Amino acid sequence: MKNSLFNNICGASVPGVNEFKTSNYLKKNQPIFREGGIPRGVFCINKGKVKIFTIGEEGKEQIIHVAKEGEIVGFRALFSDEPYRVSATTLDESNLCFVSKEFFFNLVDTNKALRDSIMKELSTELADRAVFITNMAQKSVRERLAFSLIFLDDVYDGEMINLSRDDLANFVGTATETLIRLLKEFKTDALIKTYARKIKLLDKVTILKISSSQ
Amino acid sequence: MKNSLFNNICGASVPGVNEFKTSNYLKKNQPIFREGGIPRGVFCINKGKVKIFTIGEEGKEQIIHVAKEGEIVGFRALFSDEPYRVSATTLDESNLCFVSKEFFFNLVDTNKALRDSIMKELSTELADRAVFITNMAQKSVRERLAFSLIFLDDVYDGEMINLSRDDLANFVGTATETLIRLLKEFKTDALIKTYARKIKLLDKVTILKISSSQ
DNA sequence: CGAGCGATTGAAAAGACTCAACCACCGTGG
DNA sequence: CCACGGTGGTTGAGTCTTTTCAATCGCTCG
Repeated sequence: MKNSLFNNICGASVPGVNEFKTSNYLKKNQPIFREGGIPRGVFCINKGKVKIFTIGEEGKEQIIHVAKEGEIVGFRALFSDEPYRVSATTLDESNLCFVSKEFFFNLVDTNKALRDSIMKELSTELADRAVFITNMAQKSVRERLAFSLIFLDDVYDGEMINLSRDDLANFVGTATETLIRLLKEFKTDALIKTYARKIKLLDKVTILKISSSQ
Repeated sequence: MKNSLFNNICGASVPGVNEFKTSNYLKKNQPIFREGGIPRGVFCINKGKVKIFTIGEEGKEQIIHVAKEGEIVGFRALFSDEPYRVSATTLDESNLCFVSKEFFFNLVDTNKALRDSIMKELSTELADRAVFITNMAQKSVRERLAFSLIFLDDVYDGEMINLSRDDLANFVGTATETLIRLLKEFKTDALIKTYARKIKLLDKVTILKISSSQ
């Protein structure tokens, strides 16, 4: 886990953390927090993947991010001192630990390095989201799918991408049917191979090319 | 100027700020910073509007935000310690002041209240962008236009919205022609009235309704 | 073994985009 | 003073992508 944020908050070396953190096992598709809920602390992902999403006006999910082992989720809402504006749900069996707001803020106030990491993290994500917005606005669904596959391949690291078609469509920002049709095209073009819902990338170079407009 | 960030950085009460800040007058459509450039400080907007945008693969601008008097721009890149990943350009004649990186960081390190405001600001914007992404992914252009008009009406406060059609299209995330056609529809529906490029909202209630699907 | 959900396919309709042309305004220079 | 060129705004028509709705398939789980 190279993520310094994680180590600075949940790592064994953080003084006192063991008395304060609680460990939770969660099954697949369990909510971690919900839009509108009151934040009481942060969650560190020890194992499993977590989707971060908003619910659009029509009730459709838009997945903003897929977080993996070593990431911290839910700290943004603590700073803005408002109810959650996004929701988080496990995608697999997961193991999270919870660190209370009080303990977290105490860390932040006393540890400049942690503060700097957090500022950096927030700023970087802000720029990432600017790119995300641009992709949504300007790229075709086909291009966005390619982009998403590259992103998810990284999140799933060695393993195959393992999301429901609905979740994948909600990440790409399209209808499930459209997603399936495009996956089929990618399959016939030998860019990917599917094993039930799992997806393996065969030709990352071409996929990357597609993701950057043609 | 109610924005505490601005007052804590550029306000007359900040000790030493007058020796460090430099004031700049900028004409319409002048670049403030550019994607890829190296950040050397932050800019406080005293007067005028500023667009923050990225350039997509095809060279098309996507406007992410329109900042107004009292806002600070360009501080995110300082924290992430990377080149700018967005660009900023004036939309009107503007008056900005520049505060150097060194002075800014000194303020941040010594002023907890400022730090808290910045964290809050970053976190809030992050959530705003999640909503922006969702809007892009799920709303029709018509709905996004309505949403954008409401947003811009607030930015332009008492005045009428005053953007080129291209800029407006790049904010909504559509082609200029589509934007113009929809504006026309809004005009025939008596939702807005235009005076050359300026736009006045006549029926905010209905526009708001359109912006939230339907 | 049947229910039910997720995945897939088909066909039609709608929304947006592209391209091309045209208009209107404005400042410039002959 | 007026023709000229340029830029930004507007309109039209055709095309293509994407969505929607409906139906079917196939598998898993009780």
